[in-house]
Amino acid sequence: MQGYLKEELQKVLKEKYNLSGVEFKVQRPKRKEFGDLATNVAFILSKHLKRNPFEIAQELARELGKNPSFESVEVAKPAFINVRFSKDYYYGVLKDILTKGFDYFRENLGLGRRVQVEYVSANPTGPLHLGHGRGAVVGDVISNLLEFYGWDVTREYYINDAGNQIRMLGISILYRYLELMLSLIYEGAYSSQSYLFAPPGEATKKDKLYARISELFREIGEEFEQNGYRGEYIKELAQKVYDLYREQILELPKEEAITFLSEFGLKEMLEEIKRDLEDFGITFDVWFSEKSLYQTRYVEKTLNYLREKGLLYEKDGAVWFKTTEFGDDKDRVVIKKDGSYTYFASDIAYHYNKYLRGFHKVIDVWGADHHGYVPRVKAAIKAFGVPENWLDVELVQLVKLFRDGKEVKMSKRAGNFVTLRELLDEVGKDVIRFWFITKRSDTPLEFDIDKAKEESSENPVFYVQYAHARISGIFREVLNRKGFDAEVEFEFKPELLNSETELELIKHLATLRDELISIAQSREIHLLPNLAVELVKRFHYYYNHYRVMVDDEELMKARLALLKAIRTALRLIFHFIGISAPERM
RNA sequence: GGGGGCGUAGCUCAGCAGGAUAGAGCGCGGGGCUCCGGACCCCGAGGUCGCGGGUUCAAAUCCCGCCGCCCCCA
Repeated sequence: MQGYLKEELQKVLKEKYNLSGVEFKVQRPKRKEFGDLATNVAFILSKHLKRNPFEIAQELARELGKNPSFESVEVAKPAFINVRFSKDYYYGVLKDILTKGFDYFRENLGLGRRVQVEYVSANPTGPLHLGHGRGAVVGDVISNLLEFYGWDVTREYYINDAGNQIRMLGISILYRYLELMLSLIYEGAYSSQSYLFAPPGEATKKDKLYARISELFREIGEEFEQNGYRGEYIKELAQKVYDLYREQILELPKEEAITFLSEFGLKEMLEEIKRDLEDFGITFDVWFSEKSLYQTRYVEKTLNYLREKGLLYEKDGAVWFKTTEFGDDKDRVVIKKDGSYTYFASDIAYHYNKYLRGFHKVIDVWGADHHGYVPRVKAAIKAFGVPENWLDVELVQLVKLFRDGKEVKMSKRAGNFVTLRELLDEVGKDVIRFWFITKRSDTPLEFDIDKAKEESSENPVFYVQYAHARISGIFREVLNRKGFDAEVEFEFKPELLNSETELELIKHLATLRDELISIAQSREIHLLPNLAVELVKRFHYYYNHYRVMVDDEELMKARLALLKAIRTALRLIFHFIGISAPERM
């Protein structure tokens, strides 16, 4: 309805003042005496026209008042124009929702254009933690919205499988594997005849194993101590390696063993990450490997392209990219002194690749600790001649976890972080998804596990889901008692809903359409939970004050229609947030 | 040192492309179906919008400075 009013106003501005493209605001007033929608357009015009805003408001109101969709158009105090829509307009809204369902709320903002949303992209060297989980929800919810509003969305996960950290994963697994082997030997494994017997003058098989373990410990021990991954999951991986390959790993040369275990660990971790995300309601269209950028020589090609444009130079034995020419505060290294590429190099190549894949827009959801990285990547994009706003970066701040009123400190290196999986098992998908987007994503989130769990009945997630279950329950009851099936399409007389409360509810649904569109445009997804709570509050109020199952069958049908419309809106919001819409609780 | 963010009710947070009497949930105090799901509803208390300036018809909202906390870079 905001869109409708804006269009009507623009028409009037064009006809009466020959103005177009004037930016003004149409919003729902805080107090309902001020009508359904209010606009500040007269204030804005007073600057353009250099006239008293109040007079302008009166002129505009007179024009708008001619339109039958408006019941009244009034001018208030300084120069607000307050508009009230007619009942028929609202009854039309209700009918629309019943016949069109989700489509009533739809608007083709994307025009079928392709957009890529890249999110999570966590290093596959460990399980997902809460910060990843938050990024996952943010990316997923944004994708849901864009998809609904007419964009062709590709959800993508960028796998950092090329750097040194993958080798470190292999070393870490090897280290734990060696520990495991050692303890097995101490516990008496490898004590059978074949291991203890040896021809005179030769070491036993067991001794050889022991010697090899010691040797490898010496070779990788220091590296592990310095940079190894310490989490329990590494030990689990080592156990898995042992279960599959027994002592065979020891027979490989050191580097081969590390490579083998790196790849093994990578594959296992990716599978685990994929599982966790699926249980979190998240799937990706593309899992994009960083390594593949090297294998297809994409990094090389990208750098050549930049070199031809004269944007690379050598200094101190390294190769630099003149990002300062595109707004960065200093140039950046793309090839280090030792000849290896920097992460930045592959990131440029990756974004160049995204561009060549033909996305109209790209949204990267990153951890906020990468925010210093944004100007660099944006600079690279400009160097490719891509418009700057082609790439949007959504920064997602940390999640602080509280248990028993105390913060649970997390460190990935020390391995004492809480994984997404643990939280998922403890409080469930819906609760996490809902809470993770209740706060603007660029500010840190405090997640109180006790509140999320113990007070589940006082939890807003359950509050909104309860409303959905309640409506469904009523429908079941109506079918039982009255033999009327509200789940199928039915005729009703909207004009029977003429109480203040009922009209307000329909208005609210019409407003909701505007607000959802605005959220999709601004990507302010943290407002979605609010919207759900607000709608549900009105529903519960209505339910407590009006009976649905009344003897007057026509009235009952009209009220059922209203509940059904509310349920449709709820389902849509739940769909965006990615939580379930339970039929019963 | 440079950059970014945050500071609104006891707690967690909305509101901030300026707009009318600053909102929600939780918590707290009081109340509400013999009847469609009480995981609900109603009423109430609770705020110098961190502090100080500026911009203007109008500032929680924009600008400047300061204080406090967090993050990134060097």
